[in-house]
Amino acid sequence: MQERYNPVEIEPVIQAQWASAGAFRAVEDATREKFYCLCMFPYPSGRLHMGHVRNYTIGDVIARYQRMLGKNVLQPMGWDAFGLPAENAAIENNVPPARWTRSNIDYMRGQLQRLGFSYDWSRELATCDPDYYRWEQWFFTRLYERNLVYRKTAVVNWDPIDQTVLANEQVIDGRGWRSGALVERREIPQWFVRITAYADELLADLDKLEGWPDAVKTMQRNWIGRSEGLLVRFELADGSGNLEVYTTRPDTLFGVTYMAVAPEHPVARRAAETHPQIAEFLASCAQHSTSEAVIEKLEKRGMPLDVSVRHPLTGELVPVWVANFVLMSYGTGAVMSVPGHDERDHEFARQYGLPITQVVRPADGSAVDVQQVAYVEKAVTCNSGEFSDLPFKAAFDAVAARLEREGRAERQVQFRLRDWLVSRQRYWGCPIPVLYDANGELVPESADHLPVTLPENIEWSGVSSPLLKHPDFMHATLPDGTQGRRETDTFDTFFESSWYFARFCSPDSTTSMVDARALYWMPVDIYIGGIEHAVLHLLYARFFHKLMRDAGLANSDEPFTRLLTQGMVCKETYFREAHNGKKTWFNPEAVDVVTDDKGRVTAAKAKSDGLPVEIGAVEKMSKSKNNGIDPQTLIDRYGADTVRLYTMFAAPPEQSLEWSDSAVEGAFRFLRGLWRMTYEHVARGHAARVAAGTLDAEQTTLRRKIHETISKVTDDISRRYKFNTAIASVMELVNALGKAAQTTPADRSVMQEGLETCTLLLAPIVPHCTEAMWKALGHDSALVTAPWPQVDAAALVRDEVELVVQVNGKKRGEIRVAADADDKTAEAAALADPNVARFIEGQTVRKIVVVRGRLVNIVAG
RNA sequence: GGCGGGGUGGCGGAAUUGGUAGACGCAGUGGACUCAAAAUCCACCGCUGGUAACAGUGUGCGGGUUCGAGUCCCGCCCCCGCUACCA
Repeated sequence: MQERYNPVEIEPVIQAQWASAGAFRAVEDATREKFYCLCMFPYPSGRLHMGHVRNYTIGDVIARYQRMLGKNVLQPMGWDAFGLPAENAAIENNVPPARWTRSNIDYMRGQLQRLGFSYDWSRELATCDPDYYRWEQWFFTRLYERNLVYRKTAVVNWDPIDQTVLANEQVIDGRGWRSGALVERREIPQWFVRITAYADELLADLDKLEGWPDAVKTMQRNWIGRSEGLLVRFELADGSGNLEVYTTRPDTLFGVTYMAVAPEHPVARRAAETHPQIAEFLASCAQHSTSEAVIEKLEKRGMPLDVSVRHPLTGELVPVWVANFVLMSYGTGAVMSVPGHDERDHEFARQYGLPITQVVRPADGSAVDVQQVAYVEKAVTCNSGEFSDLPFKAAFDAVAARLEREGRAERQVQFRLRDWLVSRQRYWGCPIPVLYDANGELVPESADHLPVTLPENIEWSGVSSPLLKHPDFMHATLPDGTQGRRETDTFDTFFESSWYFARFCSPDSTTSMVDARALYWMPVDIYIGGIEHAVLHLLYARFFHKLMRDAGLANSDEPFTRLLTQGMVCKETYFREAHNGKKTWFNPEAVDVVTDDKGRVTAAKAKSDGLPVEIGAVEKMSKSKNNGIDPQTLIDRYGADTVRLYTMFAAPPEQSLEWSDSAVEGAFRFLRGLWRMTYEHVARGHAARVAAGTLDAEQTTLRRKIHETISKVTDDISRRYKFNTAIASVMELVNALGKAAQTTPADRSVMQEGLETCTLLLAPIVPHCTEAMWKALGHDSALVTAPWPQVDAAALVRDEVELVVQVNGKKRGEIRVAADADDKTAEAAALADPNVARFIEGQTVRKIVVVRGRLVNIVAG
């Protein structure tokens, strides 16, 4: 062991030892308890950022801890390798997406290895490899057979310059993010997966997920958005059929004063054929994007359609309007409007002078004025003929029963969740394995023609998908031998990330999507990643797992038993604001802060020119705020262990973490101190094991601290996932060890036990330096295979305990009593304390509360 | 608007079942060592008063329950995240 702690030198050596021993190779073994630990795999953007480091450190600590418990641990790593940034890089740097992606993967793999994560690299996969995506193509064709995928036209954001569909996030202020062109709403054919067929199960099974945070389960519940209502048919007055609406408030049916349909609704379209102003209105609605952020700010606008329907209960004629706030994609695309009891309908009615009537009143008889503001409570009906004076539920049931009897309505459960749109008009993705024959009829690719390989040597010209100009790809022979055209859409990248966790179990299988090994490893025991995936990725993955289960590829209902969502990594921001309001952001590394004599930050200056910069908020590290800290710089300076230690110490995993460079320095100082303490101990020569019954009082106290620390750290890591307090308690132990005398052999034996304990407890967090220390402490076998330390219950026993003495709830003294002292003894000792006596002097002691092992509270007055 | 999570020293955070508020770390202050600096070590470190012992006060604000409240209950303020014309 070297005297000096030199992580940059020792860490690669230890990593090489792990690699040559195959220490993290996961092999199926039915006789051992398995533990599948998984972190959300990264997009290979180029370099690891601090969020990755935090995510993967948390996962690695858990995996290494489980390994020390003796479990058979699988911790794999791979690459979510398809996606848009590769296409952008291709356009900007004229490098093919495949090459850009693979070189990023190579660099980032090196970074992960440098951080010492205990991955089974033999299972590495990248979703852009045909060996991977061929199986999702195969699965897609199976889903097609089972009628779980379909093609349908859908309204999308269309960029007329880039000739592509845009995701909602790519529409900024109604314009394409790259072209700047006004985005249009277009209806083009898209591929959907029928996730709504599983809506009930996806909702119900959330209750089984005891290991998931409530916040995530609630978000998914809201996203699935189950509601119970009534599908009602209003007869069109011209006799041309019915207008169907969905309502959750049949109790307000008598308050309907108009109907509203979406601009895309057939009734609106038909009216537009004969009314030019309506056609114009529909065209203007088509101009804005479908982005919710845009819709929100939109003024409610509409137009009468010169169409009426007959009210199913009163028989009165009700006018039909087209309105921009009605969504074609929810329910039937038409609503019955009850302005007295719905805020949107109220706003619209006031704007266009439509009548507002009250049909619900508060149960307590108080008055409301629905002309002024909509009364939306589910209360008691009124002005509703025979359905008046009924509470909500009774009114709902009575109206529903009547309309069902007359064949005008059915009860219906609606979901907010819509079918999953999986097609993208993009190049860098998995080709959708479908062909079209000479007549344009759809033919799924046959299984023996898979994979449909994405051509990787492509020329970029313009922005649209190069597949459209790739004759070899486009032209294909159909299974019946005729010539046809290949689908040029690719899958949404969420498609690949919805099943990679299963593929990790048998990544080399060439004959099936997953094999029997997946039945051994699945489900994932703990899944760690950002909360930003609470809905989309985690919902799609749950869905996909159920699809695989129903195809006989999984035998569990849910893929992730436990979910740990880690918080963001944040850093303060610095900027200068120009006269025109434009802000220039300064990286924290390029700024010096000025503090007063109490250490408070008072100002900041740019290193470049020494002039002041403004101090902004502490925000998530991002390119736009230029407040990112590159992990690689810190790894190069302090080593992987320090970066890992600080990341785990600065905050509990679920909270956001505020990056502090000086606190990183503190983490390094701690490791250096522990290293030095170990070096000095070892330099004094061999230390015997602790012999029971030979320790003096001080040694006994120190040894008790050792075992209390084992107990605390075990609980923190295994049950609470609170690594920060686990590290804090090891720091306390190290501080205590550092103060202990080293004169007798017994002193040295307690020190030996203490240092071994620190080494074992810190092994999952800082695996490199502890591995070296473990060897120095006299162990031949590797620390990665060492078992987790056991608490010696005998060492925890105390003869005496310290009690706090309170008078009327305020602390007035401390006493020591025998650990087994009864309440009377504790009371007597408390009353004997001089400071306590001072506070009860001249007063009557009314009551004494004794909490064993904690405190004595004397109530006096 | 809806849902979820928060508000504790100069800062990150701790207090796990209602029982010593501020563990651990960072920053800061004073001192030792040094020609000097760095590093290291020692001491102090919520606020007010006091040389100190100690006392008063203190966990966003106002009430309440309790022998005892950061923790439980009622009312309010503020911040963050997600979501949002979902009929």
